[in-house]
Amino acid sequence: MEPLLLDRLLQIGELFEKDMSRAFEGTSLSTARVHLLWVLQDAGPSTQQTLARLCGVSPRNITGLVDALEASGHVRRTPHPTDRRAVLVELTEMSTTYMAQMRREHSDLDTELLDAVAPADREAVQRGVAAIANRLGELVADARGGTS
Amino acid sequence: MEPLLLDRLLQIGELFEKDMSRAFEGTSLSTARVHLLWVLQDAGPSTQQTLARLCGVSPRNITGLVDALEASGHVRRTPHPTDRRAVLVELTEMSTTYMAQMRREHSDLDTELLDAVAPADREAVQRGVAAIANRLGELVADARGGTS
DNA sequence: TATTGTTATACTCTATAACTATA
DNA sequence: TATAGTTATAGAGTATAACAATA
Repeated sequence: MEPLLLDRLLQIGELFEKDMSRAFEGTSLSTARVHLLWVLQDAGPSTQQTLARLCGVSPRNITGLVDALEASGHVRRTPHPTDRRAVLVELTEMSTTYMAQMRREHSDLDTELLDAVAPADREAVQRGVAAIANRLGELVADARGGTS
Repeated sequence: MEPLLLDRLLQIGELFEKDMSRAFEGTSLSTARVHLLWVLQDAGPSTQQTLARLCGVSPRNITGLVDALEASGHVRRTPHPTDRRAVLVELTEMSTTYMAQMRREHSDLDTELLDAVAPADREAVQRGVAAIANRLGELVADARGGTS
């Protein structure tokens, strides 16, 4: 019996996690920390409150992640120019380079995965996966809305 | 600019995680614990060593998960019939019922997601996603093999 | 001597609540 | 009074290493 589409998608999620954990082991990085770097690369220098919102975690958690990333030289805390309560977190030069490399690898992986799909199926897969992501997003939002 | 296929797949993984966390909040369950229940449902009564292998975590970790699931009445430890060092972990009746229900919901979700895909694209999506899962599995295995 | 499970210890990610400094 | 960030505390998931009982 064939595995369900859902099982394939769950399997893909697990493989991504495994791949990332493996890639970061032996370094000071982790998926949570790299996620923060990724957000910083998109958003530019940000307050920790902003990062908490963008990452979907508590402000306290951001303190810990930034502490670790600052200790390893990946980010820098600088004073906020107008609000003396706040700090701006920004990527260091090292991290900027590192994240550019990561974006390249990300793009390469996308190409590699698309290459695994039969050429005649590629457009359908892109449409279909986008449709699945949207539907799933609606379901999760509905469940959340219905509960609260 | 359109999101990459890879980004859609990562997004789907995050949505699954969010959905499961939400489903289990307020209960004694978690994704790690339910994963163990799922494995037990497939494998039947098993030693903790076996569960550690099947879940891909350390034996010590299984001790903790089984402790929690035993306390909440989801699993039972019984003596191994021939090896007095080992225990067999098995689902309770409550858990068996619960997991059957979960399997039904799993199947319903599969149907729902497939329904989100245009009928003409469905076969291509099933083939394509399977191909992507396989390719990704190879890549992760290669990386692991190349490292060790 | 090898294996099963547990105790001991530690680290990361996560959360809430109380507190300090500022707005 | 409200906001930004930190300290304090807690819990889950994960790991390795040392140890007991048994094979």
